[in-house]
Amino acid sequence: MENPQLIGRELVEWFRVNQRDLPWRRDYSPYGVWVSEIMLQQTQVAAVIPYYLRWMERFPDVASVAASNEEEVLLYWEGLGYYTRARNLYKAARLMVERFQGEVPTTRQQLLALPGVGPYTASAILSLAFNRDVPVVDGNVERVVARLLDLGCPIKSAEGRREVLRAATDWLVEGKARLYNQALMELGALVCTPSDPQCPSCPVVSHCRAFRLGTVEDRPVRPPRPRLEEIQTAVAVLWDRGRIYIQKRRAGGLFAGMWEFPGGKIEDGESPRQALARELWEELGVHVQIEEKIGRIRHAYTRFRVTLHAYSCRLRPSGQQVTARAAEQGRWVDPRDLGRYAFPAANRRLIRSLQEMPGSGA
DNA sequence: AATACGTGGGG
DNA sequence: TCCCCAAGTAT
Repeated sequence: MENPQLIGRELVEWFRVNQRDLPWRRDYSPYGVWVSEIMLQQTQVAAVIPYYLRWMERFPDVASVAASNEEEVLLYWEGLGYYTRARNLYKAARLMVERFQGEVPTTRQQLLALPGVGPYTASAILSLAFNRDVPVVDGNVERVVARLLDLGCPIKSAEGRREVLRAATDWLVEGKARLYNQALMELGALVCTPSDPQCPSCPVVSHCRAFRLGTVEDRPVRPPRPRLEEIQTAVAVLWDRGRIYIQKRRAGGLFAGMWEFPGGKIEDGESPRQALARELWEELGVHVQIEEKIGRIRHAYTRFRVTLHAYSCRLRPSGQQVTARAAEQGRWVDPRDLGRYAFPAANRRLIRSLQEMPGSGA
């Protein structure tokens, strides 16, 4: 490129006109930028918007997060996924209150020391909140650069990373990192999309090597995805005296700290009911009466595709002691209070179907 | 370096 | 239904 900043300037001009009106683009407060960037990790804008609005209403500043607790923070995050982000947000908020008077810190080193803040998010905060001249590299930037330069190497290889960072740095318009970085990402989100890219409306198509060569759909070069492991599980909506038993998952691993219905994996050769009886004996130390099947829910997690077989169960005899052997704690709750606990999405779907069932008591 | 970590939307 | 994937981080 004769003038590397030419691309940057064209992107910035395009962004000024074509940017979406998003809630975190109102004032670029460091707190708002931080929260939105954490929510946007591996998550699409459309999914984030309602969560961001609800979050900012309940937690208007760092101090309000720090004064809350992990349980409530998880509840506000329920349904967004990657729940470590929420637990880290809470930890980082406490850290900011302790060390930075409740302000978002302003140096890369300080930012990287916050749990949940890595290279991308640190750069995003520095540029969007403080307009510091640093480039960002996210999935959008990778894709846009890989196409503009027609990068044939794997995008995650050392060479791929180096080339993307070099281009993003070269094109950066000094003093306009806030606009420039968002322009690159916005272009990736709206025009230079993974599938069906809108090349005719691209402001920099004249610079695009992949467009010229007809390789747009082949860029960037990514490794194939591993297939999801298929599993069957059985879960119990266990009733006693008008209450339902739920348990809180232990720290570490999938859905740490979230609540769920008891149950577990159906092993080879087991029927769902057999598996459920076994799991409840192992997890709760009780025998229960398994009644009717109340739901069959399919759901994909990070590496599993789960079919959840749900059964209404009754503690028999009523009132006997249940011990949470596999969970951090167990609790009998009024079904009307189920909205006060953070559940994984598949469990929440089951709860919703429960509440639509007439005479279910829920 | 490779793997774990969620979810909902679109084709 | 199935497959793809989206503003990454931690270990």
